[in-house]
Amino acid sequence: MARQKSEQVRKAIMEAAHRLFMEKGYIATTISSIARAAGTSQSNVYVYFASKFEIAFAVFDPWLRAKVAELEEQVMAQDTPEACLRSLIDGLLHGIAADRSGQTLTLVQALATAKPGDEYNPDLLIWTMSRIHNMIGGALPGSDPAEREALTHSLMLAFDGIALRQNLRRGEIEDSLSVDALYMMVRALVDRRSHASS
Amino acid sequence: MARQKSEQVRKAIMEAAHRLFMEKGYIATTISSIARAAGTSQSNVYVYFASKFEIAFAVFDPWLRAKVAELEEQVMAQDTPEACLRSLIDGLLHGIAADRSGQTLTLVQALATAKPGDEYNPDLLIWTMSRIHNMIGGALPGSDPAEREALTHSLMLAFDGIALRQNLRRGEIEDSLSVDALYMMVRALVDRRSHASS
DNA sequence: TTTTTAACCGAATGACATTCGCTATTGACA
DNA sequence: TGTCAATAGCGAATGTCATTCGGTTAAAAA
Repeated sequence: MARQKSEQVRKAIMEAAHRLFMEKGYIATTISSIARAAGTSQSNVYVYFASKFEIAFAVFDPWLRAKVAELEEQVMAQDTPEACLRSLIDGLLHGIAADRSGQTLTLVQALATAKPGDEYNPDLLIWTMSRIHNMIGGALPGSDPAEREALTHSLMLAFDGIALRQNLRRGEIEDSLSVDALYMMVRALVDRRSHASS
Repeated sequence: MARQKSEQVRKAIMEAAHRLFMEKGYIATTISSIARAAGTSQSNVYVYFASKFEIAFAVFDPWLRAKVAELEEQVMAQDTPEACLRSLIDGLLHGIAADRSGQTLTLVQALATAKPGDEYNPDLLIWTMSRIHNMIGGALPGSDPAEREALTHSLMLAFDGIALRQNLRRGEIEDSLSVDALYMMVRALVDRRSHASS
């Protein structure tokens, strides 16, 4: 019955936002600058997205899914369970949570400043956890499901921790130390299992 | 040579801020409301603190130190190494990182929205890590220093993760699962050590 | 064509943190 | 004990944002 939203404009807004968030972070990026970079007006941005928060989430979602898919390939390419685990932990924490392009940092800022109405779809979180659970299953076939669940939760916790530090404790703690420590503990847990069964 | 800042006013500002941050969080608390509750003017708040960020940090610092000191007593009161570790992990993660009064949440919000000039003194972080390191030493006398270091880092990482979730993933992930998983891994690491040495 | 809906725009609005210009107090010193 | 200089304290700006409003106009349906 009437004029339709242009896929081109939506894409331009998302691309402009993606670039600006990467360069300046979520907070320092203004709707005005996104609009300018996308070649439209400030108010028109609100025709496509309900809020700044929604833009951040729209940009982050496909980025994270692509990163996780990439990680999955990398993990599957390893031959030993140890190499799989190491690759999973490194890729998840160094590669994604601590990612240099600042996407994770942007999401942390967006979530930290979210207003009561700003809610996000938990699908992404659920999907990510199920992928990790799956990768752990692949790395440790025949392992106890409860143990896989525990490992998944520990990795998600570490993911959040590293993500937070990107922002808050810039350079104050060397992430590699924490990642190595976590890997050491995971190995201890896994080794214990194989000892017990042998 | 001139008028002095009143310790009473400083205290009133900090107490008002403490209460409001607890009730509404950092972002929803305005300087104006802090000033009103403290019985002074908005602009006078800036005579005592350089920024909103600085107020949050001034409130958080003594709160965290007290909490950690309390945790130390609790941990020391345990008899077995297992009980010490369990008490340390529970107290640190459930008691402090996920604390109900919202202090940690406030700090996360403050740090996430910090502007370039807003920097905080790393003393608090260093002090906290050294206390944890110490508690681990007490729980596992004779343990490898490198292992203690690794455990300290893992706990700090988990601390950050839980703190983030207070804000970002409200109720989406059950923290207890993550904490239990972490404890399980720590136990595996510790047990491995005692097996190897026996 | 005509009609009608919603994209699109420029100009508000409303919240805030932070700053400014001024007044009043008070601590040091004569 | 009086003088004065620094600064606590205050009310009123400023400037920056996200978000909304009112009007205009392109384009889908009729």
